[in-house]
Amino acid sequence: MAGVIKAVRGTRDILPPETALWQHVEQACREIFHRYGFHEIRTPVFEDTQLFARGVGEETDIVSKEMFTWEDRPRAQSEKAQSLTLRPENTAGVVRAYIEHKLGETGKMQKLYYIGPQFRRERPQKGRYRQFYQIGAEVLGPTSAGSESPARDAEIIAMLAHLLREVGIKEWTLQLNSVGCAGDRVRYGQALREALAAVKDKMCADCRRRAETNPLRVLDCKVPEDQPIIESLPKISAYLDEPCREHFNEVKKILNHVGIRYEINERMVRGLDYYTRTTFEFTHGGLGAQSALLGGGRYDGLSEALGGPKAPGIGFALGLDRFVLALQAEETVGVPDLNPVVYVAPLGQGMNAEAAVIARDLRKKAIAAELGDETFRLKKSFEAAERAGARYILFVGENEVASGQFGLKDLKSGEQATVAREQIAAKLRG
RNA sequence: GUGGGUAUAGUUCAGUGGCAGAACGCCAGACUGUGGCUCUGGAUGUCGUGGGUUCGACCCCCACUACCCACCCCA
Repeated sequence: MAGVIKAVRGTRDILPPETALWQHVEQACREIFHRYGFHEIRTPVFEDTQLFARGVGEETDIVSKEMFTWEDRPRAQSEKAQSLTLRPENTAGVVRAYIEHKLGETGKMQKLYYIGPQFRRERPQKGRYRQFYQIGAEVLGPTSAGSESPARDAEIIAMLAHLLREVGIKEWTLQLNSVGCAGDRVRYGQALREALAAVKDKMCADCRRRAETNPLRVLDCKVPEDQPIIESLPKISAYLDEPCREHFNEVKKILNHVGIRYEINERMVRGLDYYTRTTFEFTHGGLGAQSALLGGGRYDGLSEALGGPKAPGIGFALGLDRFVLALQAEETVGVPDLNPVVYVAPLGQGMNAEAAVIARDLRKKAIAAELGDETFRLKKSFEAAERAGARYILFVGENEVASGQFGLKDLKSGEQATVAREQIAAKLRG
């Protein structure tokens, strides 16, 4: 076939039966979020490019080289074209909406969650796509509403542990860190740079480069020979100011009390500029190199950076694509059964019409029924029922219609029954 | 953006410089009222795309594209 059109690079179709797993995760999230007081927000898939430049950070990899950006057509000749971007993440959009609708004026703390596609122009890989799906939640509000409290950090993390258990993912690790406030990070970056100047020549090529461009990234290096050197570098914890240190201690104290296991990872560096204080990441072993299942942290200055009021916040995003991969790796997951309960088999000439009525009645009674096409061959009916994945087969033939008694067979146990028309639904439920 | 690997039937994969293959699946029949067995027959396809070498290329060479793995980065 000439000129077949295929899904573009990094995008994919998610087909049944895998979509059942996606629904399973989405439903579990909605259910758990609701219990923790979160409500859904839906923001646009594209935004003004400036939102991400200012929110996520001009210098981040995401903004500097991974965004799908284009120029809109100018509304008038005198106007400049607006630069638009497919959202590479959703936190900036949520905070934009918070500011735009003056949600802070309610005085309440906002607890919002979202589910939707995000877009980054990266090289595709296992667990990484150009259109990928995130589920995330954000808590933000005026300081007076308590949004800055370490209790919120711990609550979010506890909710995630709860969620993972509910969904069926057991093999996870929680990494925790505090990156302090903006001032702390500048001082720490400076200290790192100075410390690296003395030792970077002994390190790998990547690290020598990072020492100049982004010293925090050196901490992420996995080269074995570099590990002793990295261990000897200054630690972020030594550069936190007193309020940040206090805040972090409180988060840890609550987590300990609630019984959530975590590892402090002072080398965990997150690539979005808006993070302050608490940052965390849940990882999973079954994901290959892209082991981060979900990640998040506090962003106390984001609202102000976007021209809004002071509105401390904390949130996370989980990668739905990776969640499903992890779920598949865990094996023990109960996938919802989407198969029809019964296959309605028209048997003999002119039975389609009769079968259609019976199938409709069953469906009205909330029974998932698959309707077959009339055939004379019993074997074909069985094969079709099997293929449809049905548990039962119901025969609709001349004899049945005449007598009002229908043959019903359990394909799993082989058990057979003759059932009056009105009793079919009840029998199938029982 | 960089490196490595892969691309043959619906699927999983063999294969050889000279007629395109297996298994499973699919379709039909034996076989029109309780199957799942068996037997018989059938179709599987621009061998990823475009060039080149050659009498001849699915095979060798080049380019491209896509996918996979890893780096980078992130969810």
